Amino acid sequence: MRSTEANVDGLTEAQVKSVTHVNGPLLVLAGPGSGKTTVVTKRIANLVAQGVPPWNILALTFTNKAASEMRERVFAQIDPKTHGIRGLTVSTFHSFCARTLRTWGERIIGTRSFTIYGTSDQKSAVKTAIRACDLNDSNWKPASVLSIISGAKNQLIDAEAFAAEANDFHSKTIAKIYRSYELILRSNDAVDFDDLLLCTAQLLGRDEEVRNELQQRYQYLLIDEYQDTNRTQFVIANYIASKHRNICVVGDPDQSIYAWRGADISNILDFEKQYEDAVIVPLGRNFRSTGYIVETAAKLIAHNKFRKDKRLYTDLEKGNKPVIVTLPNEHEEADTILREVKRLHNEGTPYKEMAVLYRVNALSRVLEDAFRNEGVPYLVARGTAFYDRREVKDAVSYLRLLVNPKDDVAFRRIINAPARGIGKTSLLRLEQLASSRGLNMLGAAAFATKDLGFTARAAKALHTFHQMMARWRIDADSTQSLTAAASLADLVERMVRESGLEHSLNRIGTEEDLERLQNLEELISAASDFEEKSEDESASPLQLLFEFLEHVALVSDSDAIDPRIGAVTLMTLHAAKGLEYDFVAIAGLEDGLLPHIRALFDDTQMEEERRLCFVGITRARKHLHISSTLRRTQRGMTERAMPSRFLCEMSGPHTIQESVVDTWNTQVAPELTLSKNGSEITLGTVVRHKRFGVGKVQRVLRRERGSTVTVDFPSGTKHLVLEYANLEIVTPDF
DNA sequence: CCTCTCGCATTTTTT
DNA sequence: ATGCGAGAGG
Repeated sequence: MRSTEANVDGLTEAQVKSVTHVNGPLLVLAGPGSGKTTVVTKRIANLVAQGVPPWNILALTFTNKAASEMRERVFAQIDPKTHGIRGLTVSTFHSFCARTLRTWGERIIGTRSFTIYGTSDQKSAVKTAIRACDLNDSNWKPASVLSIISGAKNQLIDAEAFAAEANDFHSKTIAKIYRSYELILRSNDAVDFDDLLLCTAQLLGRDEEVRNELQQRYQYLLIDEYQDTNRTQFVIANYIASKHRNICVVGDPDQSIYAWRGADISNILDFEKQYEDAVIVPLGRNFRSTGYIVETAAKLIAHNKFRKDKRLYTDLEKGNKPVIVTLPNEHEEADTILREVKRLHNEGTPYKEMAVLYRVNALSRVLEDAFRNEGVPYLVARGTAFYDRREVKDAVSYLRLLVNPKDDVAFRRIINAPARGIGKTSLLRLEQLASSRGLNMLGAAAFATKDLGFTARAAKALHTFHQMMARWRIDADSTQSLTAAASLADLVERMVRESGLEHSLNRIGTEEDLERLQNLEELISAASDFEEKSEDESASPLQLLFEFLEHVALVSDSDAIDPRIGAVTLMTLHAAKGLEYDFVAIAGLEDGLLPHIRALFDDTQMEEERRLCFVGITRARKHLHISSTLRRTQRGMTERAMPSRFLCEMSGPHTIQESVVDTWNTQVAPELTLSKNGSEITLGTVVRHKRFGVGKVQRVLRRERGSTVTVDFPSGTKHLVLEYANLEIVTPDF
C-alpha cells in the first residue's frame, strides 16, 4: 500500500497540523521538549511523501550536530522503497553559505577558492588592519574592534554602510579599520565567519541570476532555532523564500540565548507581520521532562518581563523533585555531582544519559578532575579545543597556505614555526617587498635578495620555504608526479614531517612536546578519517584538502558530542541547546556566574541569562540537580559567592533544597541540623558508627528522604545516609 | 636573529 | 592559573 501521508500516529493535534502543513508560511512555536525535532523531520518526510522532490527542500540549522541528527531522522522517516532523499539539503547556515560562495563566489568576492578565517585569524587580520591605519593596537583592542565589526556584519552592514553611518571619531575610526580589514581579507582570498553570511546575503541581493536559481531550487525552506537568527540570516532566508513563500520556521523565544552574537529575537516575534498569512502553531506540551522539572522551569521563566506568557505543561508524572544544593566550594560541588552520577548509574541510568552543564568553560576543569578521580567516563564538549592547539593550528596553516598561497595570515603564522631565522625585521622587509610589487607574502618570499636588505640567511630561508610550498603544491595537484601524494592523510603526514614541525618537537623531547607530537599524529588520522567518510571517491588529494579545511574551519563544540559513547557529557549551557538527558546537573548557580557578571546591571541581558538557565533546566528528563557554592576559586583567587537569584525564582514546594554547612565556617544555620532520636546531629557532632568507629560530622545534607551526613572517621571520610547509618551520638566529656 | 623571563590580560557564551 | 606578548641577553 502506498501511503501519501506521513505517519502521524501518536501525535497531538498541534503536531499533526505542523507536520501536514505543505504550502505557505508556517511558524511553529515549539516549547522545550514539545517534540520539535519529531515534527520537523516528519514534516520533511511528509513533503516528500506529498510529492515534493527532495532537492527542492532546504533545511537550515545552527550546528552540524543538529544538521546530522535531522538528516538521520528524516532518513529514518522515509520509506526507502518509495522515496529517497537524494538531493535533500540539510545544513548549517554557515556551511550552506560556504557552499553557495564556493559556487558563485567569483561574483561577490572574486574567488571561489577562499579560505575561511576563524577567530584567531580574524584577530591577526584585524591587528594588521589597525597597524595599516597607523593606529595603536593598545588603544584599539583587536578583540573589541572585531566584535563591533562582527556585530555590523550580522546586521548586514558592510564596511561602506558602516562608514556612511559613522558620525563620531570613534566610529569613524572603526569604519576605517573595517575597510582596511575587508581589504586584507579580500587580498588574502579569505572570508571570516560573518562574511559567509554577509557575502551570501549580498550576493542574493545583487545577483538576480543567483537569486532566481536558489529560489527555484529551494522551494521549501525550513529554519530551525529561528529565535537565534540574526538580521543577515533573516535576509538570506527571505531572499530564498520570497518567491514560493514556503517558509517554515521553528523556534522558541524563551530559548533565545544568542542575542550577544547578534541574534535578533524580533525575527521570530515579527514573523507573523512579515508573513501575514502565516499559520502559527504553538506547541506547549512538554513530552520530555517530568512534572516537577517543568514546573521549576516555568516558574523561573515567568520572571522574564519582556515575554509573552505562555503555558508550559506536561502530562507526564510528577517525577522527582529537582534538587537545589549549596556547597562550601567547587570541589565539594564536583564531588556531590559525582556522587549523584554514580548513584543514578547504579540504579541503571547509563552514563550517556547524563550531562553536567555550566555557564563558562572554566568550570569544567574541577569537574573533569572529579570525574577522572572517580573513574567515571566523561566527555567534554569542546570540538574546537583540538584545533585551537598551537601545533595543530600551525600544521593547519601549512595546509591552508598550500591551497591558498594568498593567505598571508597563515604565512605569518608559519614562516618562523619552526624557527627558520625569520624574525621581525625580515618579516617587515618582506611585507614592504610584497606591497611594493603587489604580491602576497609567499610570492614575495621568492624575490628576497641581499640587495633588498635581507640578510643572506633570511633570503635563503625564504627561498627554501617558497620552494617547499611549491613542491607540495605540485605533489598535491598532479597525479603523475613520482612524489605525488597518494592521499590526503599522506599529504598531511608529509607536510608535518617536511615542514620541520615534527622534528622541532622531537628534538627536545619534553612531556609537553610529546603531547604536541601526538596531536600532530591525531591531525593526520583526522585527515584520514575525513578521507574515508568522503563520498566523492574520485576527488584528488588537493580537492579533499579543500573540503577538509572547510570542515576544520566550521567545527563547533557540540560536534564533540557523540551519543554512542558511554560517557557523561560536560558542556556549557549554550552547547546544550537542543539536547536532552535523563539526568542533568547545572553547576555554579551563583550571582556573577549565572547570571553572569556582565549581565547583572542590564535587564535585557539578565533576561537572556534567565533563558539560558531555562534552557539548562529543560534539558532534563527525569533528574535535575542544581548547585551553587559559597566560595569559588577563579583565576587563582578564592572569592565569596552569592547564591544565584534564579535559585529563589525557580524554587518552591516542587523543589528540594539541600543546604550544606560551610566546613570552614563554624557558624551553623539553624535549619542545617537534623534531629535523630531527640538529639541533634549537626556540624561538629561527634558520632559513633559500629564499623567505622568514632568520627566528627563535617557536613549535613538535608533532604526529604535519605538525609546524609559526612563524617570524618580515623579510617577516612564517609558519606552516610542517616536512616541507615545508625549513628550514636557521643557526648563529649569535658 | 633567537630564546628566555617577566608582566599582563584574560574568558561568557560560538558558527 | 595560564598563556601570550614585550623586552633583555646571547
